[in-house]
Amino acid sequence: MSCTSEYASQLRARGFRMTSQRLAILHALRHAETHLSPREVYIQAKQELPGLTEPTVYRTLEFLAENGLARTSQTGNGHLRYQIAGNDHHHIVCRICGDEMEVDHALLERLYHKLESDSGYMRIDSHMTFFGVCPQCQ
Amino acid sequence: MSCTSEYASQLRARGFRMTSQRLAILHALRHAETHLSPREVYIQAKQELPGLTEPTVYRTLEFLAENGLARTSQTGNGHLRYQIAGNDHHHIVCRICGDEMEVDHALLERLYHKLESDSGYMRIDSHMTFFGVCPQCQ
DNA sequence: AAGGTTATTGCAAAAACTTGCAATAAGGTT
DNA sequence: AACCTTATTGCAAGTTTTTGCAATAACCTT
Ligand SMILES: [Mn+2]
Ligand SMILES: [Mn+2]
Ligand SMILES: [Zn+2]
Ligand SMILES: [Zn+2]
Repeated sequence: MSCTSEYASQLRARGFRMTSQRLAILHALRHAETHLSPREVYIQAKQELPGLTEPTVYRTLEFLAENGLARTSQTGNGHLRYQIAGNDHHHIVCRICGDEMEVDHALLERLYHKLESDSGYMRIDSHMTFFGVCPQCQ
Repeated sequence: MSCTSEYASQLRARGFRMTSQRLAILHALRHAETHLSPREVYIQAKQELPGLTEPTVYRTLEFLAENGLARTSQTGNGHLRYQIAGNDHHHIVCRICGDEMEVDHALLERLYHKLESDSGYMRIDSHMTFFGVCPQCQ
């Protein structure tokens, strides 16, 4: 839709191609305001592109994450979920009831700088999920 | 081995039971100095207890993590790995070469306090994995 | 607009992980 | 030491995720 050609040229510049599958999956991610599981992405995107298969969804999501168009997040049980890339943020999730809350990146800014200078690692991924116990469940 | 009875009573106190399967799996985790995948745990523990099955390994690892005897960590592709519970620490992993480095919890102490007071969440899990680009790969 | 290169997909099969349920055995009670 | 309760396991079957490879189609070049 909107940023379609933006995405396309971004990929082409790196020697990749824009495909109907990638577009359909990007649409699904853009329309969701939350994180989606690969299965949910598949269901959504298949409506736009009926021939779409699940292996392609898995591979595409991984590809989009590697290339900065999507971000991954971890659920408690270790399953990946995906979200369109946008402003930096993090999550804190209740390990009892699953309640989720967004955490602004500003809160981690200082830590990230310290991490970078201490470890020498750079470009640390800014989409973390912390697990704790929410106020209700305490 | 060493802390066997310690583990046993810890579980019994909560209405759970110590079993040969749980012991074999705890041994496997104790002897490993790194994180293990469920498959690796299965291979190791099966040597000590040949009848062990994979579903039991998955269920047991989840059980041990829930009860504080083991900790989980996420690999880049979202798969869970397990480690015996011990001193608090974190990891930073290179998303290019996979190189890994331990991060002391002291570095995150301040953040954790801020997170707790800002969000109201408590008992935030202290075993995070950050992804970045290591000095070599930059 | 046609042709060529090769990144990407679909298909089929494999591997990893999960679940339901009957059989087993831990560990408390008599 | 025998008995009971029920947490835990193994088995078999399901579901999810990954992989190899031949067919397809994006897009660069002519
Ligand atoms: Mn997010
Ligand atoms: Mn660790
Ligand atoms: Zn909660
Ligand atoms: Zn590296």
